[in-house]
Amino acid sequence: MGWEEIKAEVLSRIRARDWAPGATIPGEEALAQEFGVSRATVNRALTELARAGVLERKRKAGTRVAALPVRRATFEIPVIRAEVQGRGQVYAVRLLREEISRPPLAVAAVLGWPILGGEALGAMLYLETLHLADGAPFAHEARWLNPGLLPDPRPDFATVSANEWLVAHVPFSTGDIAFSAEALAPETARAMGLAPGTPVFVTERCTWGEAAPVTWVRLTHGPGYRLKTVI
Amino acid sequence: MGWEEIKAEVLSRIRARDWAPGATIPGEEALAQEFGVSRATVNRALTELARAGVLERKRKAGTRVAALPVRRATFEIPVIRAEVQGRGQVYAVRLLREEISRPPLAVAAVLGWPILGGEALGAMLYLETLHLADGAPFAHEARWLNPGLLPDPRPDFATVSANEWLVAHVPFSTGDIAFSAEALAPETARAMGLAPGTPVFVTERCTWGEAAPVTWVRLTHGPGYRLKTVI
DNA sequence: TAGTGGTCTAGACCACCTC
DNA sequence: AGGTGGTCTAGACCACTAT
Repeated sequence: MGWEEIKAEVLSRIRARDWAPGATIPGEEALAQEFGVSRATVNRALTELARAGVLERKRKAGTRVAALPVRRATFEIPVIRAEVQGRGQVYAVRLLREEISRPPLAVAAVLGWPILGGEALGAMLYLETLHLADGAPFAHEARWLNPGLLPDPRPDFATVSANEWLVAHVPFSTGDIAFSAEALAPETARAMGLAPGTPVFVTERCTWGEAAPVTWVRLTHGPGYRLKTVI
Repeated sequence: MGWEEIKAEVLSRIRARDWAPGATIPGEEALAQEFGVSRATVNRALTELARAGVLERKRKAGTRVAALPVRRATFEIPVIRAEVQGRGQVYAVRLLREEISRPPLAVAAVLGWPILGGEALGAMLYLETLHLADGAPFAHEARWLNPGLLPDPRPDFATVSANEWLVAHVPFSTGDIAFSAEALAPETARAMGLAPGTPVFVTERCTWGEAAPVTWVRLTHGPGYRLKTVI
């Protein structure tokens, strides 16, 4: 019995309602004896199931089957170029705008950028980019970037997208991400060559490096875009 | 040094570009010696980072820093009642429609429901539900359900939402999920009391139990809905 | 305070893959 | 063919927390 078999067996018992939602299952020691493996192996299996939201574990209280199984799913956040090329399409970027200015208050606030008297205290780099797949607009990107992270002179974002420059040079930052459906704003509509008001899938991401804010980015995906994953 | 400290140290070296994207890092044995821990501890840390997409590991080839760091994020799929109550609102369900009929071909196909001559071979249970938060429409649910999984007589879905009955009685199924932005269809608009064409956030989910298909469900969320998570 | 899960060790064998 | 990560063991100590 490997840990994956044990995981499968535990899942099977839950599905068979041998162990009902909310019920406490036997301790690691007991299961190790029953399955004839070491406690570490049982622990590996149960830890995995707890991470998936199937079990809830607490010291001393034991392990119980989650009563309201809030399922967790994982999705990937690809670099846009890789996403387009993964569909077998030709990728291109077009830089629409690049300027240094003060970020809107909303952006400064979520990034933790200094604010004084209702206004952002310093300037950031604003980039507006259109990502193309086979020449057609694939996504529109509006980005505020901490200029302190950039080398001098700064990279040529007309040839390397900020997206890609960042993952290569400010890797593995933390952050949060939100998805929503919105009506396409007139300006973005013009840039994408679509009708204003078209329903679009929007991704907003906010990232921080080890100490400083890195970037705020808003991606507007073309119509028909679907974010898929496996549960 | 615990495995979390080692994980942090490895991440830190990657951020400092001691180990650049695409480069191979030292083997587990070497790191274990350097940090003065056992190989199992190093393994735990590196396995974790590989799962997060930061490292790529292959036997014999070694461990390398991901060149194009496709980040992974996890989100939760809550039971709607819990989601509404979590916002401090009062939850209610209204069953709009309940009937036994043949599912559309598209639904049968993705579920793996038997099809003969361009038509689904058996009937499923169709449920249409409106979820309310503080009396206002929160989400519209259209669901096809495998009737073979239900007890006889079947549960009263006017009082217990199918959503919740399923997680309690057909737990921990596998499946896939997709998100998109769409224009609100006229029928759904009427049910939700919204204008047709409004951009809405749509979730489509398809789930299977151990052997049989369980359910196909399409959730239309009200305007302003955001799906958030942490990277 | 006692019982449970969380982590660590030192060693071992194995599966896989690149060389 | 040999080196690497993947897994397992038997034992140990620790951290947390329910009682």
